[in-house]
Amino acid sequence: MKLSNTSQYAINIMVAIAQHDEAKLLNAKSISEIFDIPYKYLTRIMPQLVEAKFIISTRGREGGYSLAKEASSITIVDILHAVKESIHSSRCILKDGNCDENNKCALHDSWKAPRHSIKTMFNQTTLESISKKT
Amino acid sequence: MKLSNTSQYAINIMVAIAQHDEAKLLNAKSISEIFDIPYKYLTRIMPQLVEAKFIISTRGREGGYSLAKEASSITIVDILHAVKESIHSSRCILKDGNCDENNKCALHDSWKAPRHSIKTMFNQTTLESISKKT
DNA sequence: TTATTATCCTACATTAAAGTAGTATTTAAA
DNA sequence: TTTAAATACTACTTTAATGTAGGATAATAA
Repeated sequence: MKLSNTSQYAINIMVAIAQHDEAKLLNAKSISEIFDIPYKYLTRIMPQLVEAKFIISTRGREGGYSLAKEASSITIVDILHAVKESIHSSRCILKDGNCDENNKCALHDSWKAPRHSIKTMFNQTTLESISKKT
Repeated sequence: MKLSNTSQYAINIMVAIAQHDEAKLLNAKSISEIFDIPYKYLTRIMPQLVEAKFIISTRGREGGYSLAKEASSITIVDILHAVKESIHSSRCILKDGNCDENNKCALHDSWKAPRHSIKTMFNQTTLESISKKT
């Protein structure tokens, strides 16, 4: 019951960029050091976030990353999709997907409430809300 | 966001044994066929459920498995522990465990409600409740 | 005794996620 | 125009979970 390392990295990366001084770019090396994410692994996650249009990359000297749009317009589920985490929000916790009202898995009914809670949180939580510094 | 195959197998196995006619034993081969669980893999999960004292194994001809105690006294979380699924129910969804009120991960507050919902379900759902045939 | 069934042990194979490495490409400062 | 800083691309390695295989041992009904 956890998110993949990649998904966890992606969320932390987005938060770091959102919190970073807008006037400057945040580069991969810094992000790698802040969260102790292997640098080479990080540089394979970054293009996925660029591709998803959450961030803009600037190459070359003084380059780095900045948000491509308002933090309030990016949700957790958006980030998870960008790194292809399979949320299975509509699926059940047992079996692999072929579980419906007519053919219920053992936990079908029990899982409804937790699933809804998770889904709601991922859908409604924005990058802005988790990036606010206290 | 899913349970390991092993955990899913374990839950299904327990349900099958709970639903089975008490007068007869249910053997490993049958369980393997019902759920399409690889037989050799299954025979490595069964001793864990015996060890946890959820089921009793009977060797020899006509042997098999039966419940060792009331289905109402076995919860989902018990089963997950028996197969060593790490629930992390007290832990957060980001980072690995070292997240507390003083040192919050980005999703610390957001994850509280879903975590509670999951934990409650796992703790309160009994084998009896998910084994009832309609 | 024989057949059946579980248990136990060891070793190996497969798969997907995670991590590592080298190099190419881009860009702007110097 | 050179060079350093940075991202992007491709291939390989490692790791843990899962699955496969074979056989040895124990228990029990018939």
